[in-house]
Amino acid sequence: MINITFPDGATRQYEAGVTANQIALSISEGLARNILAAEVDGQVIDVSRPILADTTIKLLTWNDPEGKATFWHSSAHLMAEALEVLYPGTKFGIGPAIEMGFYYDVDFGDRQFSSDDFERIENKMLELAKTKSEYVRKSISKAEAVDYFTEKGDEYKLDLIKDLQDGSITFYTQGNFTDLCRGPHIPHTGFIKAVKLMNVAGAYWRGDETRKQLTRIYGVTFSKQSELTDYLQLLEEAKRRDHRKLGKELELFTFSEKVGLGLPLWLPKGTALREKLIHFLQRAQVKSGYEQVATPHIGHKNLYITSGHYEKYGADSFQPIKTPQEGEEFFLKPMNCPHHCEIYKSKPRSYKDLPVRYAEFGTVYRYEQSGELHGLTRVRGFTQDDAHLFCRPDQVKEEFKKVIDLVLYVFNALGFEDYTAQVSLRDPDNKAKYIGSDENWHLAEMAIIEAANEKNMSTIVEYGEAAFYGPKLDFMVKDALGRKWQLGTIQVDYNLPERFELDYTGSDNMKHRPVMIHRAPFGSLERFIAVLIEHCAGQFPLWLAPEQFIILPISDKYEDYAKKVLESINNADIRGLIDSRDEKIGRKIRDAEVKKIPYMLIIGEKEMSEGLISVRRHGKGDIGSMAIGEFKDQLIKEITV
RNA sequence: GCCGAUGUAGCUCAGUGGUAGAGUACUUCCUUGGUAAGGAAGAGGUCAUGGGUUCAAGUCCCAUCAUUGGCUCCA
Repeated sequence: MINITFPDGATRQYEAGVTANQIALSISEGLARNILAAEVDGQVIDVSRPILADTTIKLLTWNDPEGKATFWHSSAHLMAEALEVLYPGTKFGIGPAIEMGFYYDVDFGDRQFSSDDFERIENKMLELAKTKSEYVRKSISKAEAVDYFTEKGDEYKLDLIKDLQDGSITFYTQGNFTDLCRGPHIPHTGFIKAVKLMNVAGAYWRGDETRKQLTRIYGVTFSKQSELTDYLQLLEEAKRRDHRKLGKELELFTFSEKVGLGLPLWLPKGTALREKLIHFLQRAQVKSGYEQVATPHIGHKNLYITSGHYEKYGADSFQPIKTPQEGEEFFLKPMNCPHHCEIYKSKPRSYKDLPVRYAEFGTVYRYEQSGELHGLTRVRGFTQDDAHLFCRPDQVKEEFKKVIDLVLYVFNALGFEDYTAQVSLRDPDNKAKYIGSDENWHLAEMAIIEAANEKNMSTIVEYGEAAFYGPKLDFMVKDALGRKWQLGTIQVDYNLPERFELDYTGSDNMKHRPVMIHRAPFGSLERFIAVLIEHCAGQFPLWLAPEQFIILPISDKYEDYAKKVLESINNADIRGLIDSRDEKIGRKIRDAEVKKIPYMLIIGEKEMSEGLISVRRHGKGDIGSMAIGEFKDQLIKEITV
């Protein structure tokens, strides 16, 4: 008998060789029907694998991420089987599960393939799923594996086998399809009840652009048709919220081929939104002891040679601008920190002066590859809400905490309530690739971890994810649809102070090197606004709405009263307008609703004679009539919340 | 940069090798109205660009450009 321990700490006894499936059955029939895989001692295995010794077990179902991954990985095999039936001679690369579904990289040879073929494949997959073919695992020697795929003529699988150790190789077979695979898999194909192939894309074999490009087919599967329907609805909703679509509809920004790729043009309403965000953050920063600085859009080549950016990212910058006489080279600035370092150097610094905090909404330009550009989230010119903090090593933790406060304040104010923070540390096994002393790294890493802990943040720690110049803390927010976005970042930097030979005079009257902290709560305004648009579906909180209210007169007879109302409400923080068009009130309301203007003020005979306004809230409808002053107080209250 | 898809009116999109279309927005006129689209008329086009096939190309072929889904990269 062996002891099996469950996640809740309970222990049960089973005969050695028991399978996860049998264990599930011993708990309940329902569980046995739904179990997809099992995690045994931290390793995910097939439910049919015998368990020989005492161990901990977690039975995985659709509700576990690992269960989903197993389900989708098995679905990739099912798709491969369907492809082999429909397109004989197809060669297979890799077919993993991904965050939402799976893909398989395949080589169709000379065959043309497009999304028109999806339906055939989906139908074939469902047909094969109905056979409830078991996924059968088989250990196999390297020689046998090589023979199998040599005969099949699949050079990709042979390439994969080359790197595998003899003795560790397994095949999985379902129906007539056998694949090299380490597993695990779901019990049989019958679990797969709903299939949707999503898109097709090119992908280099092993991500290497010198190798052959394969066809990558993305798909997603579910065990219930209704789950697929829900998922497709979510995608529809995401499409509806797409910032590129809303940006056009709400007249926030546009792009022009003539101006250039990836260079957003901010329209008046989008600019209003930008300005409000900038002022909001500036106010918060002034409170936190930041000073605003301003630097030019270009910098001398030598600046970037000093900073090291030229060597590392010169090719990803726009090519240099030359002065006509001297032929000196300038780069459009790809970041603000070198400029800020020079500001730090503009005068001698004492330890008493630190920390120094320089903030700038600096517009930077980076040459992103054309295929990379995407709406506002990937552009070639964008504005960072950048700041650089120069502090003593003993101040790093305290400064870090203050920055965390600022970032969280910003997220909360903008309605991003669900966030996680990733602490990115050095790869402990490869310290050589990082710059800076062990002592400083240790200090900085501990400072970040302690700062995050003291702020009670839920953090994930990733080793080897640090920048070469220092550890960092990245903030990921979840938007209203549950999608994750990386926004703010805080980074500790030992490299630039070194390269720019920054120093300060300590209490010991000796020169010391300051530590630099880079931070950007928004990341970039462009990207942040894109995420914000999608998060709130274009319905901005009142204080950010480009147009906060609109007055809708019943007819032109009330135009004068409308103007009076507008004048008495408008001030520095609240701006509205009048819809004076010769349209009926229903039409004016509809148009204002479509434009997502938060408040509509309807005025006609009744309101004018009583000196009131009828108020309508976007998405809610009529909320009754009130005095102008009362409405104004309500707006101010809503804005300051 | 590479692979796939797409490109028709300001916007959203129909269009079968044979005279360029709709809805909406826009302009003018009528209408003066009560909580999500009042009526009429008008104007608006190098069918992305350049080649080719054809008696004839928005439609078929090739190239280029842009958009888009991916790949690669991301200070």
